[in-house]
Amino acid sequence: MNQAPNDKTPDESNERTSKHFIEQAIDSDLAGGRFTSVQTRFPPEPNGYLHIGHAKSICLNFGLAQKHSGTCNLRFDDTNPSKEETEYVESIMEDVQWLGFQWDNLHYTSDYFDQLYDWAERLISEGKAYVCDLSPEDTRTYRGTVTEPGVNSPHRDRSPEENLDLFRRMKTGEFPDGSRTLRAKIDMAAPNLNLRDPVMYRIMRAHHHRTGDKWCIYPMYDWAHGQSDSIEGISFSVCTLEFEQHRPLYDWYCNALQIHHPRQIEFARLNITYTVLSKRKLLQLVQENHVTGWDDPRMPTISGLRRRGYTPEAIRNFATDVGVAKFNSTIDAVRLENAVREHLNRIASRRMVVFDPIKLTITNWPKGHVEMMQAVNNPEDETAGTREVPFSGSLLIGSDDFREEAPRKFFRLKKGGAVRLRGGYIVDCQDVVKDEAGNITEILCTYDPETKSGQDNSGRKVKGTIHWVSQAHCQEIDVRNYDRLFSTENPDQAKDGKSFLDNLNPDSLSTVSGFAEPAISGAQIGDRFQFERLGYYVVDPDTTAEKLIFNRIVPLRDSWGKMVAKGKAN
RNA sequence: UGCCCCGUGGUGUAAUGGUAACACUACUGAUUUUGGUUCAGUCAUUUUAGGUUCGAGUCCUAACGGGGUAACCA
Repeated sequence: MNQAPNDKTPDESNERTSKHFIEQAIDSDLAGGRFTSVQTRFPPEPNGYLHIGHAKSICLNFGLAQKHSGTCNLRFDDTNPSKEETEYVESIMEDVQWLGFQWDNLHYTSDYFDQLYDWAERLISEGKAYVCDLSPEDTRTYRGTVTEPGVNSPHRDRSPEENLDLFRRMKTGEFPDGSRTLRAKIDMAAPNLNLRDPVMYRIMRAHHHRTGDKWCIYPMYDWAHGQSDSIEGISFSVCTLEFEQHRPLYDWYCNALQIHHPRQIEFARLNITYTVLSKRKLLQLVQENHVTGWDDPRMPTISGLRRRGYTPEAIRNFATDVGVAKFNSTIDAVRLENAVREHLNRIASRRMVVFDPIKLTITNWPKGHVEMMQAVNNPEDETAGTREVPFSGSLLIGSDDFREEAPRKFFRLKKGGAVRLRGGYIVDCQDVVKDEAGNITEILCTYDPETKSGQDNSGRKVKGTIHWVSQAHCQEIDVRNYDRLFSTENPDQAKDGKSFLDNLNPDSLSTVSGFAEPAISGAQIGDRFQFERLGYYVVDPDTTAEKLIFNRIVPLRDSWGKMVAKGKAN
């Protein structure tokens, strides 16, 4: 398993000490000699964009191979040309690499169509498969129900010779779409419906994104997947829980063919509160324009998270953090947010940006004087260095940070109070200026020259520190504040007559102007910052030479906001 | 309704017959030139009932609860 050159390997410190059930199964198979090495694969169908749930599977499969010095392939499970497109193939490759993984081999199930066909003829010759003329509806009826056994197809006992002839003619296009199938001859009375003579091939004239019009018969998932695993020498075929009852069929095909027999192991797929992780629903959100596209920063897709500003490392940490088990669980959305906060706190450079500004004038500041302050880029990382921030007599602060009258627990600026301007001086508020309507238009302060940041020997202590920008030096930016796409914990849980779309959060996006310190200029698309005391933000690709556009990745934890919300801020 | 899988704090994940642990959340408190970060503390008789055993979260049986499954989708 190789590493993509553009990214680091998953953080070793994040590794769990105990082994989950798949690692335990691998250990025992290795010890017992069933396998001698670990080969895995990530097998997406190219019919949609990858999402955070796939990220869990990617981290699992590549991680398992990595841990055991094995290999992990990327294989596109492209057996249904009616749904699959090259656009999806490309996005999937990009997303896997962006997450920090590089596959050992790139394969397509369609590469194995010839081999699959040959194997099918072999099963026919051995009397283990037959051509069935039942219509799709009749096939369903004959299968029986969950409580009653099925009925044998009237074509079940055709001779191998006749089946071979029919199957070859299916291949050459002699029969119309849907008129015949090739089925495995197993047991129409099996309690597991997957074993009631499952369809192996259907006739379908559709243009395939790779094989073009070469084929008019296409293999079904069960017939293609395990055989592809086998061809690639996969040892552990890891998949999600809904394939559990397919395992007997997976095993049946490998046994019937007497080929290399991988072990299929199922785990629970990822669910997260306040989001949907179904390809169908994500597609619907895109097609019906509830979002701007697959990479809308509110989408749980890899491309959406990337544009939102999430880092590959944060996603990987999240994926290992949630664990692997067979229990159907739902992870709190806050854990994903915590993962990105944790990483960005370590790596994001700090900047000061003011929203909803109010003017603060320092009355005792020398007129026209500008002083360059040295501000620390990242208190968590000394190597991040410092930057210069201009301080002047005309500043802007957030109106949230000022109150004419305020409760005791309000640590910010109030009339008659003092506050530290981060990286600058302590200021005392003397007065406010109001317009005719009584709105505060300007805050009048004096600064204390003895309290310069970094060289304050005054001994003065103030409870609060707020951020600011110099009015004459700041730069206006656009900021897109994203919130959760859905307003309910489980969007799928909709009242009768309603759908998950009714649970969309109408306030998931709001755009505001911000006033940033000059050091923000030159920020490149994809650069991430912490706007001090507010949150983490990333430069969006919509940015132009004239204006920087930022996406809010995630806000900082806000214990003051929490107190206010609970009415404890007195 | 048949079959299969799964039930451990608010949410997840451990404990592999021998003291229920860790993370996140929540709540306390400390530190702090970000109400961020960091640090400390508090929060469970393992769904229920039987059984096996010196001893059961773990093994057996049943009930209850949750999920999957009846496509010529994957």
